[in-house]
Amino acid sequence: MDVARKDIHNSQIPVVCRSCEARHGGVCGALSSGQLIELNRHSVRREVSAGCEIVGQGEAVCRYSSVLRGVVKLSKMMSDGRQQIVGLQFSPDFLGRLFLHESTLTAEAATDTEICSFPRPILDRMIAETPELGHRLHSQALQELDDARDWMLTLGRKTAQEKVASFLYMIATHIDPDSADCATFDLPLSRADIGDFLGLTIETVSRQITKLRKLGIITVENNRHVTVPDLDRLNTAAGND
Amino acid sequence: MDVARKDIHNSQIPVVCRSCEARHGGVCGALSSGQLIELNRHSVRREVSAGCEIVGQGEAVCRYSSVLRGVVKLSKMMSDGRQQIVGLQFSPDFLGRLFLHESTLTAEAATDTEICSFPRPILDRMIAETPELGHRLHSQALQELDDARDWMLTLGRKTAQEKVASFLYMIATHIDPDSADCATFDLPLSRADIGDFLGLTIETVSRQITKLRKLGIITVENNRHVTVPDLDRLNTAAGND
DNA sequence: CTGCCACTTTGATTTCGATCAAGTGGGGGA
DNA sequence: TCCCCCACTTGATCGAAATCAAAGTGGCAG
Repeated sequence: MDVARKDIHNSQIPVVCRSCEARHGGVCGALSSGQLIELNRHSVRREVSAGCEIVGQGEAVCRYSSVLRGVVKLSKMMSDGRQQIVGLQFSPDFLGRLFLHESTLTAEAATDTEICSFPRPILDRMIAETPELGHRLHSQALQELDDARDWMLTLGRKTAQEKVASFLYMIATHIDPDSADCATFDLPLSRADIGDFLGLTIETVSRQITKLRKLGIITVENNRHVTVPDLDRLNTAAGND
Repeated sequence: MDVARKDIHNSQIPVVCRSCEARHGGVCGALSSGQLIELNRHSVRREVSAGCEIVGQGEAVCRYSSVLRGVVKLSKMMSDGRQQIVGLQFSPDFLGRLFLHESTLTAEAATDTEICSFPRPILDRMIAETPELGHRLHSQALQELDDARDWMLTLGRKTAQEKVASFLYMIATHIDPDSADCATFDLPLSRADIGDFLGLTIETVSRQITKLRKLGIITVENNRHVTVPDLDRLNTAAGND
């Protein structure tokens, strides 16, 4: 496919992108069809199974990605092994750190995921060419900043019970965004990961989930499948009135 | 001063801006002299004394600002009064939330401060016209996101001792950036504020400062003035090797 | 079916930081 | 000058979550 052909087909979009969930909310939604074709020529779609690292803390990053399916956890680790999950990325979030060549954190698939990755320089150039693209990434960064700061309130000031309820509420509203008052979903994180997200131990997480179950705020099947009959009640348990 | 005169004086910059500390690192550094003149025509420089609110959580924000002097604390509050400081802004940081009309947090002067504020629509327009300006704000947002995530590790996984040491180390490196291995500075925050930043009570903060003093890692005069003879040692106490 | 392994739950005890309660000291106003 | 107020420190006790320990679960390879 040479340049002439590409131009003729400008109004087309690559076949793999047509049904891609990331194309609307994600970065690709800000690209022209020509840019989409070019980016697609260099992009790699791949499955990453749960537990596999996507980029490591301190590593040089030469590719950006979009999350297409599944949940990616972003974490920081201290030298003695203490770990903190600092963010979760869902489809169609952008994965990468503009303006910096070293990753400041580890990105790891929390569930089986699918990502679409592309070389840094190509996207960097497109950002320079396309204000709408820079704007979208800027906007996502600010949203992530708001989320991080909300989470700081949870980490610093909430009780274990409120932390676990906050976590479940956050997952419920992200995984199952339609349902207004009740929700049902599979937890994307193990108890250990939930502990690392909330700054708690695995035992405390387990005990608090049991308490919320006994209070009738949630029901749990097979350890991972959670039903929330009343989201407002869960949100109250999370300390958010 | 009409448009013709402004253009003639393009190579000039407004008098008040000439010695302004925010003009180089801050947003104004990305503006042409014409833009600087225009922005200056609508901007207000003002003193805000310690403890005064600049914007409130949930408030509509019609002006952005630059911090010229002093320290501004960003905080979130729960309905029952529990509070968490989620960030500190130093000169020449930008203060405001692009793309959103409600402030998601409270900004309050921690020390006596000076800020330069200007109407939202004017800066929004300049951002659209000047890629370099958008780039700078994007870059600051990503830096704040990195800082917030570092702080999440501190909040979630460090002990009280490490938290207080981390706080002192952060302040030392921000206030007194030159000195490589030792530092001396006034704490910009009260014990209560430090507690709200670290997710601790005022008593615990006080006890940990006393311990660090007894270990010889810091010396304190008049409760506020701190000297750190060996920054590396403080950083080790903060859990960062 | 059996046994193993990873994950989770539950229970007993300890510990760190919160809470409750004085006490100190410096600066400003009457 | 005195005294009051406020920010901070220090001490005693309490309690929530960590730690230590053991006992389920459930999936899966053999």
